[in-house]
Amino acid sequence: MNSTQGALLGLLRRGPATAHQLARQAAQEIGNYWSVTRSQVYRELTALAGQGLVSTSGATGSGGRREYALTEPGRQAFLGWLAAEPEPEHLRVPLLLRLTFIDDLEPGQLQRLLDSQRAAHSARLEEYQASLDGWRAQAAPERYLLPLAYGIRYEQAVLDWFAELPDLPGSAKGSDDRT
Amino acid sequence: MNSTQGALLGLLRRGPATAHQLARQAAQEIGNYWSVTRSQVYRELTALAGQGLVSTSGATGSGGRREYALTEPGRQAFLGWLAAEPEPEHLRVPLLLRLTFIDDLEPGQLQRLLDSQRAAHSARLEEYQASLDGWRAQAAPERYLLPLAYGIRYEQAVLDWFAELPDLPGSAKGSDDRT
DNA sequence: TGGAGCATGTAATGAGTTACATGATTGG
DNA sequence: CCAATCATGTAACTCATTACATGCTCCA
Repeated sequence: MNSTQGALLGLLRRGPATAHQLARQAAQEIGNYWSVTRSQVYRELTALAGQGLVSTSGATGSGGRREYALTEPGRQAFLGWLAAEPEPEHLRVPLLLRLTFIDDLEPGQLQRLLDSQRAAHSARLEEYQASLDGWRAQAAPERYLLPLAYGIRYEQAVLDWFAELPDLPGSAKGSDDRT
Repeated sequence: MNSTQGALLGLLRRGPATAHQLARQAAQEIGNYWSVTRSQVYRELTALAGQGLVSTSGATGSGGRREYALTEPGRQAFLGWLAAEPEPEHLRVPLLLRLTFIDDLEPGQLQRLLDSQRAAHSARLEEYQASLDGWRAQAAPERYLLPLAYGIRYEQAVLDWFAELPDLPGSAKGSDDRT
């Protein structure tokens, strides 16, 4: 069982749901560290149903929406997955890939690249921070905020990295290109 | 053109190479933030050759290895890709996915999970740090060390997150489970 | 010479994304 | 009632990983 399936089973512990609902929940609640598309949800639910880990009810025919529920074997499979050693984490950072070839970038291009990415990280940090404040305001237990705290640390670390960039060709300090 | 293709073109700027060599280089030099498997390299090189962005030489028949070289259109495509807006970065953190369901974890399981992941991050940080020191010792320009510095910040941030974990069921401070 | 290890390539499978088609709902 | 929007599902495609098959090299 893959982690996406595990996540779906986990979400189903709260009660039956349709594929669409699960996709939305996943996007909202775990989307920041585990992206799942709607199509994947359909596929994985079908697979899970084939293994008897979820049961399906509802009309298939016309616009009938199917509702899925966790079965007892599904519950056990979920707990097994949860306790299993997690696969290694997966990072892909296009910015760093570009910087690998930094000498092939024009100073202006490099500058734009860095600026846009910094802005993106900055925005995400604020968003996370607001979200955290919101949860704290309603006295959510700290153990539910761990992923959010992780994200905040990450974004802060990246912003620190930006702040400490060495002098690069085209940077504001060095030769800014007023021809 | 996707980023893996871009990366391959970038590597080919240093001179012709075989698929195998490119795969090894990629694993070593960009593997930490852009994973590429050997099979992918074959596929993407075939695609690039089909577009005329790389040229191929060498026997196809018996154990003949093919060598690929960057063409002039390939060089231009590479520069175009390099300056294009990078796609959003992609993170997948199985640990956080597990923690989403923290209430379903036994205290002992939670503890093991956290310990193993912390150890993994700690090891990676040391590895990166050693690598950075190595490069600094041979006076590598700082601009070539940016990805490494990024990785170090990331690992440090994660370790900080571990260090600041709230009291969790089963943690050493709280009720350690001597039945 | 034969087997250990590395190099080279393809095939098969799995995972992820995008595009398409259609049906329900609802507000003007 | 008609247009806009959201819901539902599938299909097609791209990307990623794993498994397989074979060949070369070198040295014991």
